[in-house]
Amino acid sequence: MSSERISDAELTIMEILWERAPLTATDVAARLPDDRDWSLPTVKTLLSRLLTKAAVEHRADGRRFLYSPLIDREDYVSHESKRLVDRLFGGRFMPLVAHLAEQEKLSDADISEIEQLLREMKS
Amino acid sequence: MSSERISDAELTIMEILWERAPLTATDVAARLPDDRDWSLPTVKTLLSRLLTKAAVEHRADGRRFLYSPLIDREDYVSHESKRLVDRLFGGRFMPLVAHLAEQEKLSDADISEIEQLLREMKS
DNA sequence: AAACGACGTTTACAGATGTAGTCGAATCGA
DNA sequence: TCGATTCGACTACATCTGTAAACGTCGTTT
Repeated sequence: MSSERISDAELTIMEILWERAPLTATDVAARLPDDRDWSLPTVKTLLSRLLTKAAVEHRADGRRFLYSPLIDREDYVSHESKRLVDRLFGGRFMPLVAHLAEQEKLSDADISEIEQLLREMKS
Repeated sequence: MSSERISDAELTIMEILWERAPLTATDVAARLPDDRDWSLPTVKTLLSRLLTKAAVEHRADGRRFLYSPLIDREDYVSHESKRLVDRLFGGRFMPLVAHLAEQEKLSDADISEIEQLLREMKS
């Protein structure tokens, strides 16, 4: 519910914490993807913004802090998916799926995989 | 390609122009959705920002301008959808479908529809 | 004990965004 | 023709975002 928007840069940090937590700020910086070569101060700024947005929490460990995500990746993904669908597809998910399926060059293997998945989903 | 991001507020304007164009700034303001009750100056600012982003163009009509979209809604939708899939699903279509299916955002009817779509795509 | 290093906090600053006011030119109504 | 209205252009300003430097503190090394 904490519907403060998480920015692109902040999302990079969240992804790291979703993969493994708790981490110190330095640990997070060490795990940045190659295309995000930020300085430690930058990482700290982002972490503190995420704190005020209540997207992460921290717990003291001696003199440093260990950060952990407070929001669930699943929830975030759902929220953002819904946001896109609301903005661009009148709130309906099907058109998004149809659109992507049309755009994407799906291999026959991909298609079979999805069909398999759908078969399992269908109750 | 004009990959300047279109903001939320700007998108509101684009939607109006995608529905009908060309329109004057005043016309656009008159067609704002109820939840976007902006002043005329605001609409004009957004239009001029869209102009510099090359998302719309204008043509003089006497003393006013008639605005028309320069980018296609389809292209924009594709671009944004791809962006979401890249950001949240590692660029892969399958996890998105899986996520939606798990969240039960897709009804059985939707699933059947997707299956149909996939069958048609399989060459 | 002094210097150094690691941390978190505070401050900075440019660009994007949301939202709108002001101003000068042109037009329309009387 | 003269004031009122209409336009676009320019300016404004607070907030958010990306990115980082400066500062103060506390623990560590010599």
